[in-house]
Amino acid sequence: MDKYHNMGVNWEQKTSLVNELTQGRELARQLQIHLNATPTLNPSASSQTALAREVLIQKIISSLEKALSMLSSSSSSPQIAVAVEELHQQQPTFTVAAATGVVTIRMANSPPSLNGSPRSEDSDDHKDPSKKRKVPARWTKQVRVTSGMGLEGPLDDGFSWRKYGQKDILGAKYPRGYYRCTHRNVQGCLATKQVQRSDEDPMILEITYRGRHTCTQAASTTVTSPPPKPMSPLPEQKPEPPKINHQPQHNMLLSHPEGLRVITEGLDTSHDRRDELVFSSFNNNYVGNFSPPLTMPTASTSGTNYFSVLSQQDFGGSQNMQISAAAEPHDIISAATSATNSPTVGIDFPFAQADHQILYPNFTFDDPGFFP
DNA sequence: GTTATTTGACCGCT
DNA sequence: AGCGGTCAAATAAC
Repeated sequence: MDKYHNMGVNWEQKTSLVNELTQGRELARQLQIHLNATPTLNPSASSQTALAREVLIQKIISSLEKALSMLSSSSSSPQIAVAVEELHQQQPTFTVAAATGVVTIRMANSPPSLNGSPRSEDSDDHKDPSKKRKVPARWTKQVRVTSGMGLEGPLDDGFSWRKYGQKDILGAKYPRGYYRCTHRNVQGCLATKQVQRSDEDPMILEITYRGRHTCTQAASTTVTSPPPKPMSPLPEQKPEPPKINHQPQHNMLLSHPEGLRVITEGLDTSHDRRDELVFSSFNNNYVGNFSPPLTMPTASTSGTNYFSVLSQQDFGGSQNMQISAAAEPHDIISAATSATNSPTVGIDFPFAQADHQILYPNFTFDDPGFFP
């Protein structure tokens, strides 16, 4: 309980939050039922359900918006603000996530040890709270990729990255790749990310982002131009032969992507507060419109590069988006999305708009992919 | 030619 | 001293 204390959220607020989230969850469930009940029936029925879905979606969004706004306003603490901000950045990612499966966002200071990754990346934990360092916000997401896809499916997160290093990490089976925004020099964008394959499940890439992009993503050819060969061929790794030869044409979706999770880590000391947002997806019908040639970290350096991740494209309409929110002790919100109509990477995630409007009025959607 | 990646060296922090 | 992170020269790709 004192954790909320630290969050700057009092009990009353928490209750309201829980209520909102719970409501959202319920609505999401209803929506889920809707979705499951109507596979692809006759047109007349579908139009009706579509309407019903729309309503549910609106309610869900509204509910989540409230919850978020409560969070943002109640939290005088910068950590929350930052965390929420990071969530915003994730938005575009959510879309991608929808394709894969699950996105988990966690704001916490706890190291992502999920993969069995032994070391904590940041020892903020036991650090002296008084001297908090101004570390750029950092969040991690785990992306599950399937080998079936394109070989190198660079994971396109909407930004163009340039690799500047690779390191073998103690205790980790695979090396960690370091990437920075390509426009660092030109625009001074300090965003960076680290990509590391999970020891246990090589299909999972743990991507840690740091700092936010200040660049105009315009440069990101990845996002804007879907042309066949912009520039991201994959640097074939030399050593390891890709286990999958049969390259599935594009970065098509993984057949059953299991999940992708984003974990945002608040930077602050102690307390194992972690709020998770889990977006689970269903089977989205991918409408294939892909676009992006991804620029992923071919996690290759390590040796294999047979990963590919889905790109962000959209699926059917914004109709099937499902969100369920659960206010658990940890505040877990699970939602599935598959929305969006925009072919381009843009921000499709419903929350995106809401959030930005609430918290970042001046945030511009100009950038196609604010984030992976 | 330019631009990106590779990789060992270097640096700062613990 | 060991480690993670970054730099930068060499190399590769375009």
